[in-house]
Amino acid sequence: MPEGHTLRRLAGALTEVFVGRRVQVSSPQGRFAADAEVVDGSVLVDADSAGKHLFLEFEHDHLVHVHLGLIGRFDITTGAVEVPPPIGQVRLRLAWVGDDKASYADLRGAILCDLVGPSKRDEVLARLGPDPLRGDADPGRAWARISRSARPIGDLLMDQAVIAGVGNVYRAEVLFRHRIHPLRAGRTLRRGQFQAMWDDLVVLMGEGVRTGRIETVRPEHLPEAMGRAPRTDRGGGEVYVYRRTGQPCLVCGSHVRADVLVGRNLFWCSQCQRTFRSRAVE
DNA sequence: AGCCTATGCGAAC
DNA sequence: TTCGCCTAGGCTG
Repeated sequence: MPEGHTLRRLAGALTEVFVGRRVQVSSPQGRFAADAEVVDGSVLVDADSAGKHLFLEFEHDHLVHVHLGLIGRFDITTGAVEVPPPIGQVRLRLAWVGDDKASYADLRGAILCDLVGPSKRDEVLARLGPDPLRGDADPGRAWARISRSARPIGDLLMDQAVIAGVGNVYRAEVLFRHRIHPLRAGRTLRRGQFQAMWDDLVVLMGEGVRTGRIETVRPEHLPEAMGRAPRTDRGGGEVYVYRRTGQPCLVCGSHVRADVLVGRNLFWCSQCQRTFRSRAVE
């Protein structure tokens, strides 16, 4: 679940439910108990995301810095009759009880849940690259890094200091959609290729925020258009290459390939994504 | 019921 | 470089 769109969506939902309200903050699991006590009963001023980071800002400059990591979840329930006993290891619980309904949000399995001050948020924001989900993002900062780097573009896209919020699914899919080989050095890309990928990420991730799913397949390649069975696994949307190792490419039919790059699974179509030397060719 | 894997990254070794 | 997080979905049996 957690790429940038998940955190952005979460920030929006938490804003809707809790911002402007005096919130009960607890840590049923206990690991955040001392810090939860500091902000318990204070007003949530803002909930916002940057890349894959989430900041809950309470009054008096108390911020809760959350990062879901790989297995973290932050589940929000609204319109409950009452706030139920926690299930599993709930590191952080936000709760608000109105006259006739209760809302609560449970954080589990997060890699990070810290009580911090504004300077910590500044520090995190400073080390993140531009986030395609933020209207004020400057893609030129990402291009400055990519255009000078010998590292593979597949590695650079996952580097949060280059572009914030892109994870393994969006990486694989945006490279496929632009027919760029993941191992191609960043500095061999043309500016237009980068800009097209960036613009695409803005759209794809924006859709991810709205739908809560990663859908990257163009209409002409959807199951209905091609007469294949829709995917029911993965719990996600239709994708071209992510976790489709060995299956036929939706465009050319050759087998989707997989390898490990910088410790992460990498998926691509070696037929569609062959553009290793376009700079030499142009 | 049990096993495996994962859209990530900070900390420990 | 490896481990922890300790979740949840999918698959195996």
